[in-house]
Amino acid sequence: MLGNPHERARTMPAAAAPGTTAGKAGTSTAPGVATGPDDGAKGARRRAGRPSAALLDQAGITAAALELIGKKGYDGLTMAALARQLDVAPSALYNHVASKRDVLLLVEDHLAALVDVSGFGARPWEDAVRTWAWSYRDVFAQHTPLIPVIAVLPVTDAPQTLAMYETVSAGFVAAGFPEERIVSAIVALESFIFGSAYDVTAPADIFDAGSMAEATPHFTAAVRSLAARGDERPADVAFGLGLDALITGLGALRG
Amino acid sequence: MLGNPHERARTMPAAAAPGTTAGKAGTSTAPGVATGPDDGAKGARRRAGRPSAALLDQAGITAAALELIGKKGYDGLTMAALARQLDVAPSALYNHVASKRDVLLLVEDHLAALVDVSGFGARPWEDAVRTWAWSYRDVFAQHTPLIPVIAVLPVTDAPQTLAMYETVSAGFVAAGFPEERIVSAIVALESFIFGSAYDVTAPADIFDAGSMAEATPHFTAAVRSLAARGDERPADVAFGLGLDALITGLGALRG
DNA sequence: GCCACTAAATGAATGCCATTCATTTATTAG
DNA sequence: CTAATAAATGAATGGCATTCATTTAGTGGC
Repeated sequence: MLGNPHERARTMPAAAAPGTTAGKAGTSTAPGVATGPDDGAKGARRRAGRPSAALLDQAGITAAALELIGKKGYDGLTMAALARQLDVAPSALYNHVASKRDVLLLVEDHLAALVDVSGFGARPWEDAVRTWAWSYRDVFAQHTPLIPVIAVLPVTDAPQTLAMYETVSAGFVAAGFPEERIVSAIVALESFIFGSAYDVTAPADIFDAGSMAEATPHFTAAVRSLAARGDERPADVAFGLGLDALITGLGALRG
Repeated sequence: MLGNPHERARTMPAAAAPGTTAGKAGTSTAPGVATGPDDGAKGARRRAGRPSAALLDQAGITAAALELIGKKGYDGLTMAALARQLDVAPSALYNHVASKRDVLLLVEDHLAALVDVSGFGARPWEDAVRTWAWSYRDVFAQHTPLIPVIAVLPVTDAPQTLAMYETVSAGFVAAGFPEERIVSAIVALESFIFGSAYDVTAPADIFDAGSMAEATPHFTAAVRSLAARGDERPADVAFGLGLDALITGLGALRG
């Protein structure tokens, strides 16, 4: 699927089903999701009032959002569409989430659990970082609209994300990083990862200067000579280049 | 995708700098004195039909958008608000711009001209890159909502942005970079810059694990020990760290 | 076993948004 | 002189997130 040499990043350690953390115990069967094909069911008017068994919970909402995103992209993720997917009135969603942003948050935290941190504590630091970074980028390249959300997201609100940070931090400690540099190093890597995720989604001809080409000879030549060696995806080349530089440079901070 | 009935909007006589012509309401004197009977900011009804002197152009729209963004942020940048700022009906904007995205594009390209590329051709490569990167980050940290737009923006549509790339490319050539690595190196730097721009906007307590702190000892300790040395802004520390690593690592690619 | 309270659903607004269209008026090209 | 075009208005249009009143079902306290 991917041209880069880190496809193992794709094999997830634990495809944690959404909802393992949903605060509601009680009901043994999670509503909405695991009950097989629940789609369709059109026109089946449900009368107003509380149903005997809850139709919604955060896990189901997360799963439905992911399915919708996969099918229609983030433009298709509207509260109305989400409600429709769950065969529910739009206003019902607001009994379980405060806003659409909350939905995005649930999705984000679910995705964080898919990032491969298995290298930390098992393989050399450089190796673990490389695996983590590629997998992190690959996951969020499919979900760039979440990046503005993550970037300002208090980790308190995202337990899986926080768990990822803990594992990565532990790996940095074990590798000999001084404590007060760890967060900065992770943030630097993460910034690069988020920016690179956008890069993946860019159209191939983004750097085609078109009619202005004569006015920009150096740039145009550079673009052409990159395109000339069309083996690897440009976004992957740039990511690999930058990641190597960061790993080498940041690795030098170890005590 | 843009060759369409709105093509005229893109081939407008692109006046020099924004603000030189149709600025915001009240300061604009270009259309002559015929401000008419009710000149007041509110309810100043202009009768339908083409006015003798054009009220709008892309430069004026750009300037008004920037002022609005400065005053109300990107949430306040709506086509209606923009029209109001320019004392014009919302639909009038669409004679000069095909969509709101076009407005963001105009703003982006205006900002690209503010990025400091003066080091290239004047100072050592490392030095020039550092100046460029810090200034690039600082400009877009104030305008993070543009980042998703830039990231997929064909450079053809953004002459100032293209000009920036040309200067930077020339600097890389002069520094001895092999041609086919230049775009990748720039993209890597840019990805880091965009990601870091988001980081600037993050709330200070973003990494406060709150009640989950005991469950994440390594991460919590790292966050605390960073906060302990509270001299420099965390976002700046991380950016400086990553930038140094990238400059060193990428610089090694020179022939 | 009753009753108040709360939880979870519906369905009908609300207000904001970008965008479109018919129309009017002015300028410009042939 | 006239047809085409450019640039404005003002009135839709449809979609959007969100809120609110209402209905119904479970729950905890007595």
